[in-house]
Amino acid sequence: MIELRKIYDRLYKQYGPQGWWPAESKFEMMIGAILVQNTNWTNVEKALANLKLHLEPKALGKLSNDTLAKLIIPSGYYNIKARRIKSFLEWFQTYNYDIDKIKKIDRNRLRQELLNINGIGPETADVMLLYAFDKAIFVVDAYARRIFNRLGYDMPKSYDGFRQKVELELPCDLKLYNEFHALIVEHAKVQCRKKPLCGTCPLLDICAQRIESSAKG
DNA sequence: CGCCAGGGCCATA
DNA sequence: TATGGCCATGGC
Repeated sequence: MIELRKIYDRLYKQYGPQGWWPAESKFEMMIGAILVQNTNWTNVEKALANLKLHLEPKALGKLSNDTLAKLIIPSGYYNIKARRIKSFLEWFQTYNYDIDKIKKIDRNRLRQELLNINGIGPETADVMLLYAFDKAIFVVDAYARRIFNRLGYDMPKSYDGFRQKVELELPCDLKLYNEFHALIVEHAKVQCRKKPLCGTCPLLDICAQRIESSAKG
């Protein structure tokens, strides 16, 4: 049993509504999701700025892999990511770049389609499902793993195991999952990386409570 | 100078 | 199924 609701409420009270994903369009969101793989967001912003004039499916598709790669250099792994973007575009094109049409697909089936695209793994698929296709899903990123493990929960190591354990205890609410992931990322930005919990951590009382209850039991 | 950031693929055992 | 190497930039 994870006190997910409490964790969410603490983060929400501390940081307020995040209104994610930071992008001006769903398409930009999805490109950003690929660019941010294992990369600092500020680097992604530089790459997106370079893509400014090409930030629509057809325009991006016209660029050669090499040209695209050069534009996204600041995001790192630029050769790989250029290929991944092209792979994604190829899939997107089969739906005529129609987001609303894709939204009609069942969540798990759409997830599997995204996972079949080379370069899109579980986390990238899930942020796209959540922030572009309005599917309620919990995104398991490095920050989520760190937070839950630091609070002392015994979480599954596998991506889907972790995700399903969380989803089992939360209502299927799009807005909730949308804010939750954003809040976890926001929290990670300000919290101390090396210490488990700092003095001003909004999750401090939850941690203390868990220590107390485990001492009793 | 080294470490890390909102991963994922592939080869290997 | 589970590690390990690889991809690469910019900030600190």
